[in-house]
Amino acid sequence: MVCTANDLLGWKDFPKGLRVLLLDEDNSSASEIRTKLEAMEYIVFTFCDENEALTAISNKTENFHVAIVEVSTGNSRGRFKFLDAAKDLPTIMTSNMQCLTTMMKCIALGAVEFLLKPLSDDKLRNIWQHAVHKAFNAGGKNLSESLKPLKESVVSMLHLQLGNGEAESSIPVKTENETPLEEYDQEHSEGSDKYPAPPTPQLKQGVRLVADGDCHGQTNFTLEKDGGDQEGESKSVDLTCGVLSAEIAVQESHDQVSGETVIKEKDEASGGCKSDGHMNEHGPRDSAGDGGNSVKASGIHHSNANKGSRKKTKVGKYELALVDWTPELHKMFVQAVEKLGVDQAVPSRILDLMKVQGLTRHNIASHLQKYRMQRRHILPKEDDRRWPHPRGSSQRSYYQKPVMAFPPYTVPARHLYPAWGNTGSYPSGVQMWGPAFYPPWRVTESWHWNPYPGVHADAWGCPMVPPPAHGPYPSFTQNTNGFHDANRTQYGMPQSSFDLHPAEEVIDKAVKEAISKPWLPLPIGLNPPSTDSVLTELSKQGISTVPPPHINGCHPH
DNA sequence: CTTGAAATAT
DNA sequence: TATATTTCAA
Repeated sequence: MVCTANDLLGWKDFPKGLRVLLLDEDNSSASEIRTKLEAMEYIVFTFCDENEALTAISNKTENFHVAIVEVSTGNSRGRFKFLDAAKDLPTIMTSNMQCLTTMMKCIALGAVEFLLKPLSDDKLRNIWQHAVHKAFNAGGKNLSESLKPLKESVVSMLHLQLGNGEAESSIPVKTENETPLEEYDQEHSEGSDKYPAPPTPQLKQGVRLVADGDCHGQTNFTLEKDGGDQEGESKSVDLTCGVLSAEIAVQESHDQVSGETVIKEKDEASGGCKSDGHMNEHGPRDSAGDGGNSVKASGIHHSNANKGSRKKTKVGKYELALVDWTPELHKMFVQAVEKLGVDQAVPSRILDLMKVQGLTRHNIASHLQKYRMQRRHILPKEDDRRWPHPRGSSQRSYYQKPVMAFPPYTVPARHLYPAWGNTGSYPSGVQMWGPAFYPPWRVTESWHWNPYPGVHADAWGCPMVPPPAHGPYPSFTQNTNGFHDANRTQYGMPQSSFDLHPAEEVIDKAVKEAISKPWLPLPIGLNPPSTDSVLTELSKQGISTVPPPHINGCHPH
């Protein structure tokens, strides 16, 4: 969401009056939930019987904003029916049991969330989000009557929040999937939507664009290509998560003093929208003296993540180019390499292909170096033996050995390109070096390089709430077990050094690979939920026909 | 001038 | 430690 904590402050009692349909056969549970919800000023309508609930919604759907429906082994069939009938109503499923199949069915049938019992205050407090989400997501069309006013009120609230007119045009009530709202905080927004940061020196104010947590795969980077490396000019490029915020600071440089050290760092203050007004302000509006300007584009970090450890390059006397190889950047990089063919992939060409301004050939060379090193580390030793690198001599040809020219898009390449291991700084488990060759149709969605330690992602690459021991999707770990069989066949235990490793590690690798290669067929009908294909697939199979495998403790129904 | 790799810095 | 930048030899 775009809404920052600040935005939400004004909403404090927002959910007040939201009407919640509660369907729970367990009386004590129902009353407990009801009590909690009412304490939060939701209006709760409790039903023990799903037919009553169905009647209620069919009579007047618009009376409810959100539903909480308990599901158990015994009543799942009916609950599915309810879900199906209540498509217009954001429905949260809740249960005592952790059954992946059931969860999936619920979600596939349109449930907005699956919460494990007990429903804590924390879980309940924000259920309004689903109502709002639905309100915006449904766009104009299927928006139920009850949600329209909700939507309007939210819009107006945000409006007020933004206040000072200018930005109002940027409160697009988008019907698109992603962030419904975006806040542009820039003075001249004539720059198209696509290019947030026209690097005119005139900009005295930063351009900030707040994006929500998930990185939609935009790749519009617009960074000024500096006119050349002039001394005294400092530049940093920091492309992060979604592209999105750019900050241009104009610093005055009186004269090109030799040792000038221009260091710019992101303000340490984390908290979302805080603006680091200070020093950049003084700069005169005029563009005249743009002696040293720095362009910085950075995504908004998740509030917890930045502790002001912004990378600052210390400065020599030359440009300082800070490149943060974000997922998007890296993706572009890989795509470029892929396009060129590995043997043709030299920094200059990659640079051309990437068309990311602000990147230098050096940056790419460096990244390429790392990329190759990783690959090489991974490549089966055979290859090394067959194409030993001539040490002193032609270093250039080393990487052009046939394996690099591997035919694109062939699955067998799989084992050759495992994940670029997670490193300490990126614990999320999804960072990887993409294979140089993989089906491009999946590229965009399967790329997850999560530079933010605080943000976790699950095996499917969906952002996931960090650790709560019993989060909404508790079964994922079990789930990964499902990969093993499939991997054992496909994984094929290459000629690598894995042989000697204990099975555990092998399995670990396999799991990682399965996780990091979502485009490959997964065994149990699991596909990234992020794609519709999953849902359709599920609905094709799981719903009307038969639920997939059995996960322990799971009742088929 | 470009590249790859090593050295170095953060 | 890992990654990004800088230096350097070819």
